[in-house]
Amino acid sequence: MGRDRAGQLGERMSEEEPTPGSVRPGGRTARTRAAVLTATFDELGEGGYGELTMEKIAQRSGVHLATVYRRWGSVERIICELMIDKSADIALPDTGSLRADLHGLASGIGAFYAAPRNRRVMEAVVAAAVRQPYAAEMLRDFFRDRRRDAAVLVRRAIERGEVPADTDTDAVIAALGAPFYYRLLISRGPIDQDLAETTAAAAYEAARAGVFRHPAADAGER
Amino acid sequence: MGRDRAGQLGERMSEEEPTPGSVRPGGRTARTRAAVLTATFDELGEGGYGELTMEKIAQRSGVHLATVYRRWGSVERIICELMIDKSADIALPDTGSLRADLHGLASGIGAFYAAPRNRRVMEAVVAAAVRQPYAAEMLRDFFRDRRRDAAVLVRRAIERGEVPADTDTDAVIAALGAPFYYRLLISRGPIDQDLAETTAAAAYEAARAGVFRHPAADAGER
DNA sequence: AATCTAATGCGAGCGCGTTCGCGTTAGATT
DNA sequence: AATCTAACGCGAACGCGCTCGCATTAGATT
Repeated sequence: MGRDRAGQLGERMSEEEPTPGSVRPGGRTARTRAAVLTATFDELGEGGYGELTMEKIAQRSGVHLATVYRRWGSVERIICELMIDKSADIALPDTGSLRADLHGLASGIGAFYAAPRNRRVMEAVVAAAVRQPYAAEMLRDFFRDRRRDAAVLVRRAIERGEVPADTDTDAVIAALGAPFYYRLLISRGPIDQDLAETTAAAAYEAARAGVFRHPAADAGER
Repeated sequence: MGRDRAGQLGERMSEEEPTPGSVRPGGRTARTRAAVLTATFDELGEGGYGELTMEKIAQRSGVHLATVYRRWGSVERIICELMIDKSADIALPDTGSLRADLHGLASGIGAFYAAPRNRRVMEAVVAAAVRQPYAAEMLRDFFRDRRRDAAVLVRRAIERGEVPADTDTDAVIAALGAPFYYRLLISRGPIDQDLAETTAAAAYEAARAGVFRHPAADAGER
């Protein structure tokens, strides 16, 4: 439970000693990184976050335990890095209609989380975010960026006149994503095509009805 | 990480030794229970789940560390018990219209999670569920029961003809709850009245549009 | 090819969370 | 009121996660 490391180590605060692996990112460093991430992904697929240990990761990857600790410091950091690696798989559709776009995006999310390993990774990241502030910040920023990317679907729909001009694009995307994480973390049921279709349709109908219009607030959206 | 305790302790498997506190639930036992739960709630309010320790709970409550371990075994178990205690505060409205009912319920949920302590408790339970199977089961069953209770709102709306007769009542309630947990766990922003209103309106419009109708499936809803 | 040093391998050691055995207390029963 | 025992208080000890200092390796530089 990393409490005030800087206070104990002394030189960290003055010289800002770089993390091992950041000066020479290529060659052996890249290999160990790949080995550790792969091992973590496989380990998560078998046992889940509760069973995951730094020692198991070290053993499966063939990388020494001390090295894993030096480069990442905790399982949570490894998992965060793993999520960023894996999450590039969900594509943004561009069909010409908001209904189809939302369906496509929801299908993509649904297909992603249909894989138990991806599910476990996201579960682990959320759990890590609850325990460690830096993981929470990472998770929040990551999803903020992804929603920002996906907001283009709604912006195009606004231009087409499908939804009101003052629709909160971020709110629509958040409404599209929310049910997946509810299923993933709360009701803990299967994530299937049914959920994707229902979710997409619900977000679409609500957006068309003008539910997500800005509440006449300030321009704090940037 | 409770791995096969029964195998190590021997007598646990044959005689099924009861948990301390279950034979004489009154008197001193009830006091220590209250002290531990209150201490955990206060500790969560200050530091969050990451800072929470059995020893801190023991110290703040005045109950000995060994006693806390004997009765609960882990912080996760304490937190689960705490959630069940605290969650009885959200009431189910009955106004005569689905729109107002959903607004009322959403406001209740929103007000509940506007309190940082309640937020922390739910965060902790979700994180615990990721790590320990029994917590996951507890969380899932708890929300299943709560959704079942809340489903009466939708059932009344069906009787009034506000939504299609084959509307999946559980899906409507899940859609109403999901955005709160997305905000709570993923985007990690404030849970305010805006969110409650938007969420209620979105669920209402989608339900009215027939988004949540059963997909002509079996009667597996029980 | 020789040199330099970042990154890793290695094992010892510390600290903290957790458990266990025994004595004590308090609430229930007669 | 006397007795019984569930539940609690107490401290020692175990085990595991984590860190640290030094030796070794490999990739980059000249």
